[in-house]
Amino acid sequence: MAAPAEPRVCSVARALDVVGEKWALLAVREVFLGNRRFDEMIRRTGAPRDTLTARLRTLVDAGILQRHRYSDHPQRFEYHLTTAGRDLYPVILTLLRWGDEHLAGLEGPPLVLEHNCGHRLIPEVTCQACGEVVDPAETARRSPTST
Amino acid sequence: MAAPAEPRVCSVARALDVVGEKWALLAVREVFLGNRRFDEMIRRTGAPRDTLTARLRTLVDAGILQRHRYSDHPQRFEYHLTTAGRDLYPVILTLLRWGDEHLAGLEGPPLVLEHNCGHRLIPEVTCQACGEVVDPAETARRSPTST
DNA sequence: GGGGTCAGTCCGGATTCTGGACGCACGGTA
DNA sequence: TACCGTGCGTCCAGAATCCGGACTGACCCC
Repeated sequence: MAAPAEPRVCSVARALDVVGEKWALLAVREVFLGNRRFDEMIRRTGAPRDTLTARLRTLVDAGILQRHRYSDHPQRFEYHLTTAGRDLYPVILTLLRWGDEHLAGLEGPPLVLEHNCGHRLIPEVTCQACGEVVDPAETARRSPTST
Repeated sequence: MAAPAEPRVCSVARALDVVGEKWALLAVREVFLGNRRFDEMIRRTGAPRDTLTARLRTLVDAGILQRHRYSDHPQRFEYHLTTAGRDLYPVILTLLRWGDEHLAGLEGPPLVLEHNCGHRLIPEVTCQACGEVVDPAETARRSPTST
C-alpha cells in the first residue's frame, strides 16, 4: 500500500490558504501604498474586476482588511488594513527583496523604499532573541520530531 | 473615458508570478525541511500529483529548484534548492510567523523552529542599515514619486 | 509470482479565472 | 433637460486550471 498522506499541519500552509494568491497580496500591497479604493486597485494591480471583488471579500472575511464606507448616496467603500493586515508587511517586504535580487532587470529595482533612519530600506530577517540574520542552515525544528 | 490601467512595475508582482501560489511555496517549504522527493512532497503538502508536477517544473525553470538525478535505472530525481531558492527562506519565515500569530489555534504554533543561538526562532524584519524592526509607518517611497 | 516503491502521466468533471459589456447612483456642465 | 464622467461593482461565456483517482513502467525484495 502507498504511504498514507499526512499533510503537514503548518502555519505556512494556513497562511497561504488566505493570502497565497497573487491578487490577494497585490491588493494588500496597494493598501500599504495608500490606494484603498476598488478602481485604483484595479488600475494598479491589473487584476480582473471579478477576481479583485472575490479577493477583497476573502481578505475582509479573513480579518486582513476592513471595508469602510466613506460615502452614502452613493455608497462607496474603502479598504483599510487591520492589525492582521499590517502584520503582513514583513511578508511583502521579503517578497519585494527577493524580487529585487532575483528578478530585477538591469535598470534595478523599480520601487525603492526608504527607512526613517535615512537609508535605503533593505529588509533582513533576524532572530528576535539574538538579532543575527537568519540562515536556513542555523535553524532546526524543535520537539515534535517527525520527518 | 476610464483612467487607463497602469499596473505597477514591482518586484512583489514579479515575485508572485513565480512563487505566488500555494503549492509552489509549500513544495519549497518541504525542500527546506529536507524532503526532496516527489512522493514525499505529495504526502506532506497534500497537493494533487498533476499540480505538483507542474509547479516543480516552473520552479525549476525559474531557477529556484534544481532537478537532480540520484538514480539511473530507474531514473529518479530529487529537487535541491539553488541560491535563489535558499533566498526564499525569509519569505517562508515571515509567512510562518504571520500564520503562527493570526491563525494558530489554542494549541499554539504546530511547528516551532529553534535558532542556533539557543532560543526559539521568532523572525523579525529589520532594516539592514540601522537594525531597527521595520514598521510600515516608518517607511516611504523614494524618488519615482507616483501614486 | 506477488507485493511494494518511486515518479510521474492520463483522464474527465468541477472549479476558477479572465476580459468585456453592462448597471446604477451619483456629480458636474451646459 | 440632456449628456458625460466616476466609482464600484455584477453578469456572462469561453478558457484555463485544479482535482482525485486510476494507471504506467522500471525497478527491488521475498
